[in-house]
Amino acid sequence: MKLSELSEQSGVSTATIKYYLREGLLQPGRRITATQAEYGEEHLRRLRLVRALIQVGRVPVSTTREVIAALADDSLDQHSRIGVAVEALPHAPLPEEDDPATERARHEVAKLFEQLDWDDSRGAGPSSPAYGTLVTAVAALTRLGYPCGIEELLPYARTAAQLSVTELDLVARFPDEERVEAAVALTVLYEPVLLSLRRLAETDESGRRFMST
Amino acid sequence: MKLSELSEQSGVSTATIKYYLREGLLQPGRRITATQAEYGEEHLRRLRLVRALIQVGRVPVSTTREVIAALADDSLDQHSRIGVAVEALPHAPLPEEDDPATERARHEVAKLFEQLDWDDSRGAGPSSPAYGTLVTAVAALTRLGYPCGIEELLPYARTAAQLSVTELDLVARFPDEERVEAAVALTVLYEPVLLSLRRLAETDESGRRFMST
DNA sequence: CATGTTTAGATAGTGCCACTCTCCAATGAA
DNA sequence: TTCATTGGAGAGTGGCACTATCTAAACATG
Repeated sequence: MKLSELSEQSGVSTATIKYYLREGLLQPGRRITATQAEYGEEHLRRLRLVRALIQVGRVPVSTTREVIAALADDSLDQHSRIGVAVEALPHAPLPEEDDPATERARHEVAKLFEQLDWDDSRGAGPSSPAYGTLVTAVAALTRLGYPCGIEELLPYARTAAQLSVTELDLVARFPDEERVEAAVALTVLYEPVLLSLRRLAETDESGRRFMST
Repeated sequence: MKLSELSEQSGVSTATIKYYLREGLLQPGRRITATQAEYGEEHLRRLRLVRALIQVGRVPVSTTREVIAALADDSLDQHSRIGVAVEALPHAPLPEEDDPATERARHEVAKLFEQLDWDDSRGAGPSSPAYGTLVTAVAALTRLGYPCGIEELLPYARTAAQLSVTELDLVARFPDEERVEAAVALTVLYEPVLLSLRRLAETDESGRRFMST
């Protein structure tokens, strides 16, 4: 496959593919001559993954490079590669320190994690960037006077735990060498699925309750 | 409160507050003299909401303006104001047409909605931007060969429906005039909560299954 | 084989966005 | 009186994801 054919197959412009090559998101093709290179199915697949992460998952290009690198890092075991890939994903800004709302948020989140038995031993603890995002969001809600103590958070956490079991069952169906990519793709691409279903469910429920007809 | 005091109270720089004023995200303060204006608690509250939407919820400035406008639009009923506000929120690009993966995705999503009894009559149908986001994400997963037919989507949809009931119970606790803001704030700010809990749950579950120690 | 088109790769430029800087005249504080 | 501060307006900045232009080599066609 020539670059222009790769472009046709994927629907991504040649200019953008060249950009991804430059940024290291795609391995260079096998050079045939000084002005031609050969790309294969694995390039097409990688390109589709990259596109999906960037456009659907809103993952920044530089982050995508890190995620892609973690996929192939043989020095890590499966769990660590998944961890590295997922930790690289975008997160909200870190919580503002020296702020009473942040203090309260930290406290509630800590209680939550104790109850769930989540901690850094498996990577799901305060050292994870997702933990910071959670504290930031809870602090923002607190500051605005909306309830989000442990009673409100627990149902969300239990829901998240359920989803994660379902998703990892799905990941486990794949052979070893495809698992890390599957974990990343499902983590990132099920996010918009979950969020849009939630918004649609809320719209429906809000209609049932508050629609005036 | 002077602008500089509003800045101190909120932790937002005066330059940024001025920018938000110019962009219509904040009402101008009451002019005291030619060079001074007085801001009140409601400005502080609004500023905190705007900041949370932009920084924590990643809502673009122009969208935030629309959302803010919908909050105060007396010509709409509660459900419609919530609808306008939520529809303005950011979404993935619309699905690529003339594409087999998109076709399949549309079909699966249509079946799902039939089974859930969701449609445009309450706003949760194909005309909603969230519907397009869902189709785009399902198409991307399909293209990569990951399963996301109705069996996979249904549990997510049921989960989303449960969450929406919980959230609207929470919204219903607020008095009428605060409900639309509550709905918007909870919709947007619980998103990072849900996503970070999901990522943490996945990390934990992945550790339980794949960690090599 | 002559000639016009296409190719891969490098460099520079574009458009958007969320601020941020600089300037100003009017003002308040010492 | 003197001088730092204020609110407002406009231009400028930095980051990001492309996108357009250029060039030398090489393929395609008559």
